[in-house]
Amino acid sequence: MPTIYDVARHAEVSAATVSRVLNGNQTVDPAMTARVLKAVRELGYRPNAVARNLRRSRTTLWAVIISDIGNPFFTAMVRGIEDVAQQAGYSVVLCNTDEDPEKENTYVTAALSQQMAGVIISSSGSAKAAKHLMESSTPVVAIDRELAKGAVDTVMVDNEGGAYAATRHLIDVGYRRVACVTGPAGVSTADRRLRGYTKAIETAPIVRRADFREQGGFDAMASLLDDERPDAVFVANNLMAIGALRCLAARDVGIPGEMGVVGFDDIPWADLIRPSLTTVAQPTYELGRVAARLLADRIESPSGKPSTIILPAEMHVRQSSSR
Amino acid sequence: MPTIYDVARHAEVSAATVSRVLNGNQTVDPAMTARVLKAVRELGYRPNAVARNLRRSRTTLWAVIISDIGNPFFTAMVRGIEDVAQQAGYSVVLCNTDEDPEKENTYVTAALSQQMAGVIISSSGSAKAAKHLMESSTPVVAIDRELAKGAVDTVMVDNEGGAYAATRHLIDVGYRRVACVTGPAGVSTADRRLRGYTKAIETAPIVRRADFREQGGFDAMASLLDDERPDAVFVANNLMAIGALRCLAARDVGIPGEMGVVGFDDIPWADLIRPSLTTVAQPTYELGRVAARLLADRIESPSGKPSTIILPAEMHVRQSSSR
DNA sequence: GTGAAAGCGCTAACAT
DNA sequence: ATGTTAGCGCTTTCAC
Repeated sequence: MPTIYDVARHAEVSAATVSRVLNGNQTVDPAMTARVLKAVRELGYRPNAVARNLRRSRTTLWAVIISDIGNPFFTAMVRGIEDVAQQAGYSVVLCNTDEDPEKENTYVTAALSQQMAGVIISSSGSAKAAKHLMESSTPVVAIDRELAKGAVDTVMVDNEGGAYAATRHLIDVGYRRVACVTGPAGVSTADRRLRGYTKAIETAPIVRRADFREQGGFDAMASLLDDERPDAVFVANNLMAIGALRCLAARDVGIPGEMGVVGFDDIPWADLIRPSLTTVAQPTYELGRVAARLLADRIESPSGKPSTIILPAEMHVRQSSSR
Repeated sequence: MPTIYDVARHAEVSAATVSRVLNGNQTVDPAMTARVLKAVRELGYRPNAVARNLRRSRTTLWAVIISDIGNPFFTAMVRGIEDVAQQAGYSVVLCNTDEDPEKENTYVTAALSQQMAGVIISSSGSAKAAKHLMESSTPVVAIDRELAKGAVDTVMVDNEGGAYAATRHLIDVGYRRVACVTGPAGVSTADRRLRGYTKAIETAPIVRRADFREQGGFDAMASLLDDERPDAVFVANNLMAIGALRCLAARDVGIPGEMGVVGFDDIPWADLIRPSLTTVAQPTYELGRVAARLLADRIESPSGKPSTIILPAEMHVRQSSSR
């Protein structure tokens, strides 16, 4: 790999001049500029970003750390982040933790050691990772899930309100025993959605905790059918809702007749599934955009009180909950 | 941020010793080791990976460049890559090009300047990007889509065979006018699947080219209905198949009665959709694993002839094609 | 076993 | 407008 000195020698100028031409931040004689660019082309020179980053002690990379790349919710979010990032001159690298706190910690450490310009994280709950992030001076935005309450910029949807609306909806259309399948304790979305359900329910709550994944939803639904047989269920994320549907199909439980179902997070093709799934939809793409803007702002002005932005969720009533 | 010299001073040793302790590649006196680790803890020292990478002129990061993060096919593939990468001591950063050759080129350039240890790419067709990759000495593996025929390690499925089987299947169950919706010319999967279709078809081919995305599939299906009205269609990827289904639903065309449908690439929840979708399924996760192994091997021994691995595809016959 | 010193490739003062 | 020079933080000879 040729270095900037090879280019300088080849163009018969100093390395500083090559640097100036390539970074375009100072005026350079047109003739020299041409010589330099010619040398760059001829040698196939590509600047070493590692050296540049070391020298400048900053990068133009954002780390986006999400917990499940298989969940369409996160991928839509990432699109929103990417679009804003690109506009602001940053590139996005994605890190998938697979809901594994240890992997999360690994990626956070990597992002910090790599001197990333900023981090957007939807935490799967690693306390270590959170601590490292808080101690570092690297700008951080929590997205979807809270990191350390109020300590960093945060964007999320109105989880409690959405869950409340979903549960009320089931009760209003006539279901009597409404259960809830939520996510792991300690993950803020799981806890808030559970709270929304609890507030809405008038009878004794029927609750299962699972892992926000499809198999978890399947198992939780099976357990509900075996033990407490509700007549409707509010499932606190999209993948678990799929799992629940699959379980109900396997056991020949009629939807919405024998069991009403509402999910949280839309799923792509929710309308193609039969019966189509009623969901609490989130402005996923927008969530990403807002987080990215917060991060860009925070990088510009690192001091200042962190803000928390709550976006509204919206019920999409479809067949699975209409009695 | 404390540097290695701060730690050295605090522990009253030299920076070299701190480095040795932290990298554990040489024997250091236990007492000193303890002093160093204590200092590290007390200062909250985190090594600067940028400086380390510059000095070593290598990293432990892989760039995985895919063309559509919203496509479950790619995300499953990434899982396979990640699992192998982690085992081999590498971290994976994902770059999403959104089928945009320009973005692809940007990410390739970034990966090379960042001195990434290796690149796994499913190209959206940027010739520039391909050229940069070939000219660099960075190890590259092409996954799913060919990059530069035979010039780099490549893993893909038997696209032609899968497409042939899908088309034959439609003919065998009794459809007479079988059309094909494939992807952009120049993208290897699109071209190979089209060839498989052409080989299987006995009548005049009826073909549409779209962009491998949902809206593209919708539009292509609409165009087919308007102009040539086939009685069955082979759609060359999952998202376009979804689009086609949605178009058929919108126009009240009965599946499989009035129109048989087979897709390429499985979709999650293909079985929940009504009618369920017949697909040519790929060993997606395995595709990722194999690519990752090839990359790890190539990094160990950069010379040697590149290999091409073809994995089999498998028909999953469901309702959408049973007459 | 440990320390001194050089240098990875680049940019940004500073000097001219 | 251009060149000289120092140094970003780390690892790795090379001496001892």
